Formats: sequence, C-alpha cells, structure tokens
Amino acid sequence: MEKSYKTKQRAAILEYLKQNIDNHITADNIIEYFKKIGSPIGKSTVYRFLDSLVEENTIRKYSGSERGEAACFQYIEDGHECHTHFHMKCSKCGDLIHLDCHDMEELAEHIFKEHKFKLDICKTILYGTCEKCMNN
Amino acid sequence: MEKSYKTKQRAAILEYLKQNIDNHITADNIIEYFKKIGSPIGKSTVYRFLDSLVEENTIRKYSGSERGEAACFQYIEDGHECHTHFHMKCSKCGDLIHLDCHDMEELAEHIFKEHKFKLDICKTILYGTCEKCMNN
DNA sequence: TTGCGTGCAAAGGTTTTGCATGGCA
DNA sequence: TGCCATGCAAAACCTTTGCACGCAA
Repeated sequence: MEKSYKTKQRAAILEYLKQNIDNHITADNIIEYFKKIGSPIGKSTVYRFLDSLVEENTIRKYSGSERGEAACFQYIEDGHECHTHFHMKCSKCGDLIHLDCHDMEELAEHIFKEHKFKLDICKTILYGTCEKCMNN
Repeated sequence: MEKSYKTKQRAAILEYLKQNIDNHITADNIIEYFKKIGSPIGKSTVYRFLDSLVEENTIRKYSGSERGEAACFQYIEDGHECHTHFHMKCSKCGDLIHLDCHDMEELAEHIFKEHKFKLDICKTILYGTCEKCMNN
C-alpha cells in the first residue's frame, strides 16, 4: 500500500462520486461541477485521483465506445461490486442499465468452460437499444 | 444513396482491408502501410473513407477501450456479418476472438424478451483474459 | 520537515474540420 | 464542366506529463 494524504479535493471528489452512484460521470463532469460551485479543481488532480481510485477498486471505469467519447466513472457500492452483473448501455440515449440476471453468471461460466475465456464482467458493456428508445 | 466516385485511394484502402480480413487494423496502420509502399494517403482521406464504409456497413468499427487506444476496423465478409456472434477481446494481449456459439443468440433473445433491451451484437465486445494469457 | 498533492501550462495521441486543389464522370 | 475526393495544416478532443509550489502528517 502506498502512502496518501487526505486533502479537501480528494474528499470532495469522492463525495461527489458517492452522491452520483447511479450515474456514470466523466472527469469533465467533476471539473465542471466544482467550477460551478466556486471551488475549481485542476484537471490533473481529477484525472490522477480517478486513476488511483480505479487502481484500488473504489470506482469503476468505463471507457467510451464512441469516437472521442470521454471515459465514465462510477463509485462501487460496498458489497455490490458488480462482479455478477453486466451493464448495458443504450447507444441512443446513453443510459446505463444494470442487468441483474442469473443467466449472465451461467453465461460467464459457459464461456470459461467451453471457450477458454475468462470474462471480466466489470469491464464489459453490452451495447444496444433500450426500451424507451425502441418506442421512439 | 449518395453519389461517390471511384478513386485510386479508395480502391487501395478497400483492398487493404479485404486482405486483412482476419486482423483488426487501425487508421494509422493504413496510413503507415501506404507510406511504406511509396504511395502515401492523407489522414483525412483515410478517416473520411473509413467513416463512409462503416456507414454503409462494409466494415465494422471497434472503438478502443483503453486510454488513447485507436479504433480498429475490419472488413465484413459477404454473408458473414457477425450479427450472430460476439467478439471477445483479451485485455492483456489485445487479441480479438470471434465467439461463434449458438448460446449467444439465445442470450440476445433472452435479454430482449426478459429485459427489454435489443442487443447490438456487432457493437458489443466482451472483455476478459484469453487462454494464452491465463497461462502466463 | 518530508514528500505527496495540486494546478497550471504544455504535450500526447486520435480524430475532425477548413479550404484550396485535384480528378472522376 | 460539375462536384466529389484529396491532402495539408490547424483545430478539437480527452488525457497525460513536467514542474514549481502548497499543504498534510
């Protein structure tokens, strides 16, 4: 474990991430938020801290699939580390949907046994169209 | 359908993509290749043409999942449009593996019926660790 | 006091865009 | 001839890095 200090910026960023546990937010969201409330935080601070948080498994990172799309981050709830469920992202509205379904675990096992590939469920995002957007 | 001209550059790029049907190549691969063989092609030409090819479903685009990773492109074989199989990418070695498995079609149907989400199999990449890398 | 954290500016990489020129039909 | 395609340079975009200064412990 490496040494690290508690600072105002780090506490604030972590708090923001916790409060947005149901959203997938970008580095820029964080930067803009703190600029708006009058206590701006430097880009590099944000990016570097997010990197550490990903490293120590406090947050999850989703790299964008579209051109130039920024990466998204999400706080990992205690005891809810999403090892057992996938995320589906709607290509149209960008919504992130949690797919809690036992079939998915079976799928991962099937792929491991039959296809010799160890799925990293956290990193994988299923793309498609959500119900709302299908009706539009 | 929009008008379009046949040009040396476009024919050459398409030919290169066809010959690399088993690889996933980047825009830069194309640019470097044509520079190497002595008939360089401008960046913008490459990017713009790749965009059109994706648009008309002649090639498939995989956007990188890692930071700053370039997008990959792949020619779509006739009658082999990968609507029925997923792609798995090894997070360690970067290999792209085609997952031809009927279970996946059932999965897509299951998700559609039970979770009201229309999977876009082409766009989805399953991340994990391949057999080779598991043994290292 | 030590050395990690911060933040600015600059650089990194991929991709896009503006614009004058080139070439297909 | 009309219009799309090309290619250069510049810009846009997200992210990383260098470095001097600030601040936690």
